[in-house]
Amino acid sequence: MATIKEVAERAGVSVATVSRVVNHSGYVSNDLRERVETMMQMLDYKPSALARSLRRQETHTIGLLIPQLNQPFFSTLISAMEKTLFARDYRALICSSDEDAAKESAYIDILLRQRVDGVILVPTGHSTESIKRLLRAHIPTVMIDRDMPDLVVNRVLSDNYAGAYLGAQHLLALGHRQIALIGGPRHSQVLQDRVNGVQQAFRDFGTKFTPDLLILGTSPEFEVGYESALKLMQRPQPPTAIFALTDVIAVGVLHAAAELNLKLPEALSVMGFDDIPLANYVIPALTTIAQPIYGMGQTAVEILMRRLIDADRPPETIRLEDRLVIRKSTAPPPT
Amino acid sequence: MATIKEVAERAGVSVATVSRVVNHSGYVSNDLRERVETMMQMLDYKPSALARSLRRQETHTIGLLIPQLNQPFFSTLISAMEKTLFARDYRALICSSDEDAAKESAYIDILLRQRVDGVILVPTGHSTESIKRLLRAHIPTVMIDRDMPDLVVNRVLSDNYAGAYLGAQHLLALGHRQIALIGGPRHSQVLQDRVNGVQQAFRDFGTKFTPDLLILGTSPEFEVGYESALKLMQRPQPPTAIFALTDVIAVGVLHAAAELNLKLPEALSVMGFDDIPLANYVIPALTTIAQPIYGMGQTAVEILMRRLIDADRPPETIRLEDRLVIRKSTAPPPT
DNA sequence: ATTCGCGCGCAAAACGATTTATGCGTCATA
DNA sequence: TATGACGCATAAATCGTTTTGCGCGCGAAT
Repeated sequence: MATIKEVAERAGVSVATVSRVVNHSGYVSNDLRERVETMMQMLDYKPSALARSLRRQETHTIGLLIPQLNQPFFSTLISAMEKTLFARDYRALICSSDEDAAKESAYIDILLRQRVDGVILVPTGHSTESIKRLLRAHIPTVMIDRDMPDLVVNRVLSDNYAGAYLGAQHLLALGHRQIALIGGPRHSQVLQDRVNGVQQAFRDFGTKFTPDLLILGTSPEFEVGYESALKLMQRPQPPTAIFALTDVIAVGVLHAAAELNLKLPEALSVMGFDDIPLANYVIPALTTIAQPIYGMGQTAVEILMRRLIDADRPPETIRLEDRLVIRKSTAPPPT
Repeated sequence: MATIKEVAERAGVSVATVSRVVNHSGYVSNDLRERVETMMQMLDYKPSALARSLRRQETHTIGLLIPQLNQPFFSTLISAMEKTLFARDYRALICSSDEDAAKESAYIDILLRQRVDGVILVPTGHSTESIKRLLRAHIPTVMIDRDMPDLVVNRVLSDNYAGAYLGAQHLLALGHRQIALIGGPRHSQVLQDRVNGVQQAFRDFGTKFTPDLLILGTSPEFEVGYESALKLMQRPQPPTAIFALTDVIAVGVLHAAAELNLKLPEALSVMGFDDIPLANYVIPALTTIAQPIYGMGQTAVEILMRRLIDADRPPETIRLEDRLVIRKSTAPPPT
């Protein structure tokens, strides 16, 4: 690949002049500019981002550190961030921690070495240690979706507590009292907030939430939903509604219900959480708590960009609102 | 961030020695090694990948250029490639072309400037021009999923023709003759291969495939499936089976069928293509043609790695087999 | 006729690593 | 006592840019 030096030599100018042309900076006569530009074309010259980054001390690259890449919630988030970054002329280095603290830590080291300009991450939540390394190195960082309360850092969160409250309220208002909760292997704090929101709604309705209605699984989310729902519905006193704490879990629940020949939503109400694109297309269409996934990704990038421009900007926390989206999977309980 | 020079000065050695310690290359006495290592710890020294890449003329970074990031097929593919790359100590720069030739071209330029060691891409298929730029620059490249026949390049494909043949054969063997095909906005060549496979199966069964049973949509896949199925089933002679050319489309079809109160699979058989994780959890569980998605990602990386080691390696094309996975969404036609 | 300012271009010093060539003791061998 | 050989460490060149400081020539002002 041609270098700036070759271009300069063959155009009969100095490398500095070529650099000026490339960056549209400083003065350069039309005559020389043209000579340089045609020579760049001829040689297929592409400036080395490496050399430029080394010199400028900035890479225009952001690290995206995400627990899983093939989950609808995360892939939508990634898609949103990529689009926003591209529009701002930044690139994305993609890193999957696989919910594993060691891999997360390894990737943080890599990002440090790569001298990324910033990091957006959904922490595994297993440890703050590696994230602290990031902060000590003064890398602008935005945490998204999951919180780690004792860190001083930018955050973009959705209001899981309020969202779950909304969901539970909807079910309670429909008349349900036997409402089971199914949570997946995802980060415990998010889960906890949602459980808390549900419990508060129960309290506000003057009803008691019994712990035997809360099921937490460890297998992948589809399976958790499927297996838990199967067990739940075989109890002597099966619930009249299931609040799945993610949409993917809800899909598993729907599948179990179909297998048991339950007519939805009459025999069982199912509520999800997230509002992934699929939610509108399962059968029946899923009533769910919509997180503004795309907006979360966009906002995270924007906060990071602001921080990149103004290094002294104090960390901010943005908590986006969740909405109740009523579709076809919820109804009053059977009488 | 500390530099190698600072480490060298404070450890009282030359930068070359520090470099030796970092890379475990050449001779360095235990005494000095320890002095250097403790100093690296103290200063939180992380070697700059930028400087190293500039000097070594390799970045250990691969560009992943994909049409969409939030489609199950692609996100599974990305996940597979990330895992394989991480295991080999390579990083992934993620690029979404959004099925747009201009963005694809822009990203290829970026990857060239970033001096990535290689590129794995699913071409939009709108133009070969930008990909040719990649090849002219001698960047090791692997094309995946979609073919562009006139390029001399590594490929990892699945046998869409044979897969579609298998699917049609299954439906025909069940007794279906009115089999509709629904194709989405995805790349035309893949689509065409699948259509051809189906037509061949029809011929081999001595049946005629009529073009009015082929529907091609442009909206997102869920919608294409939903809307096309709705129209299809309102015809005077509705099909007894629908072969959706991707699983996501099939989900849309299932949704439409449910809305029309069709009992599946008795009233209508539905077949998908891809075997995304979701396929097993829709209702009824989707009979589909399984592409080895994970294997395709893995294979693409492996081919690239071989090419990285041996620059003269001739391009190879690997065509992985598709399998028929029979679940619950297909049955003999109503009599 | 100086001097100043300005438009334009160049040389050279960074940036932070790797790697080659070289130097300097020390020990064994002729 | 030379003479290598060897072990260890260093200085300096290099990768491909950006950017600072400097210089040159020319027209205008004093």
